[in-house]
Amino acid sequence: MGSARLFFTENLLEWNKEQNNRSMPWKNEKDPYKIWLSEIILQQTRVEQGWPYYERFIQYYPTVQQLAQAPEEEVFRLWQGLGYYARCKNMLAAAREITNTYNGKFPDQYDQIKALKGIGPYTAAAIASFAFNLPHAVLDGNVFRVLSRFFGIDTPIDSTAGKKQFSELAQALLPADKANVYNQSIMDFGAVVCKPQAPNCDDCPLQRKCAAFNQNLINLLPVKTKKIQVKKRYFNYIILQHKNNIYIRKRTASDIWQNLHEFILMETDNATDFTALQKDNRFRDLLGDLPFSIEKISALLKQQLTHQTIYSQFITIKVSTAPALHDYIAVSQKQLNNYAFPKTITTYLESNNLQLF
DNA sequence: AACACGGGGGC
DNA sequence: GCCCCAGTGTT
Repeated sequence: MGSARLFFTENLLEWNKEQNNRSMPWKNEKDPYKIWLSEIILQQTRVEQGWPYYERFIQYYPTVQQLAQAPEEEVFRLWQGLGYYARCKNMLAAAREITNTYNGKFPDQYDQIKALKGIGPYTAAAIASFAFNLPHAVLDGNVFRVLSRFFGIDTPIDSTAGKKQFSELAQALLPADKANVYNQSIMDFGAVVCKPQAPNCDDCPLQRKCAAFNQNLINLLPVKTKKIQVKKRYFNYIILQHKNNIYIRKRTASDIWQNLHEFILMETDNATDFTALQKDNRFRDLLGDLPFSIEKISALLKQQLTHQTIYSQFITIKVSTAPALHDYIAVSQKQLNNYAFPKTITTYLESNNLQLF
C-alpha cells in the first residue's frame, strides 16, 4: 500500500510538471480574494461556465472591499444565470465579514477561512493551500474519482463513511510542503485525464498501478448511491402592465430562485390554460373587478433543472387602473435591468423584448 | 443522514 | 434521459 501511495503522488506531480497544459485565469493566483471568488463560482459548476463570470466579478470588484461595498442587487445581477444563488448571498456576506472583522485582509488560517459563509471543507482547503500553501488536501469531485479509481475504493462517495475515508486518504497522500501544486495537480488530472466518462487511460501515467484499470472497474468507480427525484412544476406568470410599469417581486421562500425576482406567479399542480386560470381564486384576488385586456399568451416553456422540470407560461395582461398589490412592486421596463431574474424569465424577456409593450 | 439548491454540456 | 461539474447549508 505504501508503495502504491508513493507511486501515486510522485507520478501525479511528474504528470503535472511535464504534461499538464490546463490554463485558467485563477491558476497560480496568489491573491486569496481572487482564489476565493473563483472557488465559489466553480462550486458544482464547469470551468467553462464559470470563467466569464469570474472575469466580470474581478473587473467590477477588484478587491474584497469593493465587493463588500457593492449593493446586493448589483451583485445578484452579475451572478444572474449562474445558478445556486445562495452562493451569491453567502459570498457577499463573507466579503462584508472579511471587511468588518478582518479589516479587509483575507484570513490566513484554515479554521477562520472555513468559518466564512459559503466556505465548506473543500473551498477552505483550496484557499488555504493555493493562497498560503497550508497543508490541507482538497476533496472535490475530481479527487473522489481519481482516488476511488486508482486505489479501487468502492465506498459510496455520497455517504458519510465515504467522505471520511476519502478525506483521510487525500490528506495522507498530500505532500505537506507541496500542498499548493499537489492540490492543483490532482484536480487538473481528474479533469483532463481521469475524466468521468471516457478517461484517457491509454495515456495515463498511473495506469500500471491503477486498481480500476487493472480490474476493469473504470466505469464502475466511483460509486454513488443516491438518485435524485425530478418533480414537475407549472409556473403561470402574469406579466401585469399598468401604463409603463410591470409588477415584480423578490422570491423569499426557501425554494428555488430565492432572492431572485419574478412576475406575478400562480403555480398550479398541472398544466393549465388561461381560461382555467381566470377561475382561480388567486386571479380573482389579483384584479377584483378591474377590467383588463389580454395582450399575449406564450407557449408552455420548459426548463430542465437538476431536481425539477419547470414548465412556465407567460400571460401578458394590461390594466388601465392601478391594482393594489402588496407583495409586488411596479417597475418600468427599463428598470427591469436592475433586478436579477432566473434563466427562464430572462430567456423569455430576451426573446420578447420588442413585444412586451 | 437526507435533501435542496441552477444551469449547462457530453453522451 | 442520465450523469457530472473545483460543494454547501438546512432540515
